[in-house]
Amino acid sequence: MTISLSDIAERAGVSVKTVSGALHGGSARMSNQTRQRIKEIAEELGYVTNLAARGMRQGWMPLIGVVADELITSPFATEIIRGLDGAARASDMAVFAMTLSGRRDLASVLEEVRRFRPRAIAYAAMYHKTVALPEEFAGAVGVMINCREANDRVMSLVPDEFGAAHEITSYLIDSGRRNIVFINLPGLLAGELREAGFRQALTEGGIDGASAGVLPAVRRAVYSDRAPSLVLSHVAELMSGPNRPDAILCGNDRVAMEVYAALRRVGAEIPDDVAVASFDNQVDIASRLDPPLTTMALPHRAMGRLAADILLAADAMPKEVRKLPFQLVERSSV
Amino acid sequence: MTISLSDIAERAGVSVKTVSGALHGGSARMSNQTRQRIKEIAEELGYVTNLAARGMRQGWMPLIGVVADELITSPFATEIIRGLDGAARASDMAVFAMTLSGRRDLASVLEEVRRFRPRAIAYAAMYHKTVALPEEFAGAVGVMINCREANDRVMSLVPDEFGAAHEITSYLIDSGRRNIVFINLPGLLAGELREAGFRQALTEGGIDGASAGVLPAVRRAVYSDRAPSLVLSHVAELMSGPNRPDAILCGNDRVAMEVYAALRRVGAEIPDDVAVASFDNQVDIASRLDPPLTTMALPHRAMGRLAADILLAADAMPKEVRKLPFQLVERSSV
DNA sequence: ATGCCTTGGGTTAACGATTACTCAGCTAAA
DNA sequence: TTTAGCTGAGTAATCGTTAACCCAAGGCAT
Repeated sequence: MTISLSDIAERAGVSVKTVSGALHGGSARMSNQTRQRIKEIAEELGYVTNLAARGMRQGWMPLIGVVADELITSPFATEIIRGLDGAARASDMAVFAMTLSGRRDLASVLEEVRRFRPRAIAYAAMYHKTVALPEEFAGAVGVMINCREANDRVMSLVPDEFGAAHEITSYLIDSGRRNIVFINLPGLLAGELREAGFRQALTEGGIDGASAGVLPAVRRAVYSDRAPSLVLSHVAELMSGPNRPDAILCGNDRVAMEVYAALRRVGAEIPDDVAVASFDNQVDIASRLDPPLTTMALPHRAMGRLAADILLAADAMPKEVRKLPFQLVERSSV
Repeated sequence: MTISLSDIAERAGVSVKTVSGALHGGSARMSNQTRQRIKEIAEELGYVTNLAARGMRQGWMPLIGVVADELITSPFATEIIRGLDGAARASDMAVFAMTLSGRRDLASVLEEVRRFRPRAIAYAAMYHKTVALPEEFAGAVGVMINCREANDRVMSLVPDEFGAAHEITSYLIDSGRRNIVFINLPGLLAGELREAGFRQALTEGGIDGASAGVLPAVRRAVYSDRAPSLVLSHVAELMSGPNRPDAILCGNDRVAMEVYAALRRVGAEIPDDVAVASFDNQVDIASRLDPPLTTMALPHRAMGRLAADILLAADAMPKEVRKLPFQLVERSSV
């Protein structure tokens, strides 16, 4: 048996509306004495608000629905959720995630989320990509996180890949490196944008872009953990060639992990012979490599936080694409 | 404007109850023709069930609430959630997680979850531990995941640490290793239980337990990523001593990662000189180390799945402690 | 003294889905 | 032929909360 407002009202000898006003309506007119007494009775009885009832009345539940495009396995996903959650909590909202996995298509997942009548819905991608939301769903989704809506029908929050690559490359140049190789993730939007940032930083640093290489980390078009890795052979070839690099920029920390192993095999020291830098700042990897890895941390948390702020802001939704900066985490691999 | 049953009823020229029966009540008496027509109209109008309304009527929402005891950062947490989610979905339930972080105490988080009127609530711990649930909450929580309720007032699902340590140790022995060192995580329940399993396997394998060592991975009593690591010095000492180990069992994959680095420094080959095995099977680490790491995978997914099954089973809740087996993942470090 | 504003609180009607109850019409058993 | 039983569907109550109104009493300025 759960306690309802009417139980409290009966006990306090007032009407239900008075109880409702005392407990939830911040500015409802009533004496402080009455309010206090009602609060005490509620506490005593162990009253817990019934959000289903309130939600029915208001037409929405205090929820932000998140449709995630793939399995929520990566620590990045949880960072996005945590960012959302922190900001949502300030408005007394909860975050509620659903995954778009396997055979479940967008339409059905979106419906599943909408059944709960969330106040707003975000779409989150596990890696930075372009997503074409079917016309009929564009209106339901308030903000895209870590992805860009193909037709710019929805506000999008994405990491500033170009800026991050530019920054880390400039950092390598500033540390005295001149012969930098970028082992990039092929087939990804992030990779494309980073490559442009990488090249521009080289140009600005007075380094001939043509002498610097960009190599794919894996064989398959779209990066996957299961695709056969090319890292070992790339590194072996580079280090035995006439033009040994003095820095390797990696597509992510996992690639860096392989680069470490490959450099070790050829007897190269990090960072003395070759500096290594990367993207991601994946907790369990970057700080534990030997030496610890200098890497650009993705703004997952910030994207989540900003998404919640945007969704809960009363004003009309903007539709722009907002690029959020990475953060350089300096360790000792450079 | 959202569509309700009455909108459909009006369009179809029937009563609301008929629509309700047609769409949701599987066995409600009505002609297939009527049912079909109503379904078509619902589809056409884009009807989405209002779970807040249904929830109010039924007294509960189709939700399993999860109270997680720490930040949901680790991939393990997501595995538990995925296990829960998969099993819950079969009953048309959704999973809804809340984190017990920082200043938020159990009482307030539990209340926050209960406001949504979930059908059942689980308590999940990030690492295997004993949790004393205050008397007044023991009734609200249906099952403990990855932790054991101190007074056995709640059904608990935990990994079989003893069994796992026993299995991996026996596996090392079977592979011909005789001088095995266990670099364990100090101050943890899991560590204690594993140590017992380790010792028993040694005894059963005819190895004098006293000759085998158990060393702490870090200096602090309770394991933390930020505690100063002792791994490097342990390994250096072991490998330069008179009684070099031929196998090192690690408290987790991150410790194994450090052991790899330490063994590399002293020039020892894995697995030829020293076999390395571990616990966790952390995706990004275990398979990417060089050589790939043989490790015992924790049954997170299985615990989540079983938890959902238990919570949704109609029968009275059992109160036992159920130990779930790890899975040995053979790679090439042994 | 009279009308107006403020204070404190009650009444009542939703919100959307479910369900117990009712009823008409038809079939089939007695 | 009667009646019990079944089918198909309607009526209305209910869940807990909130919000739009309403009302009464007292204070205060005119």
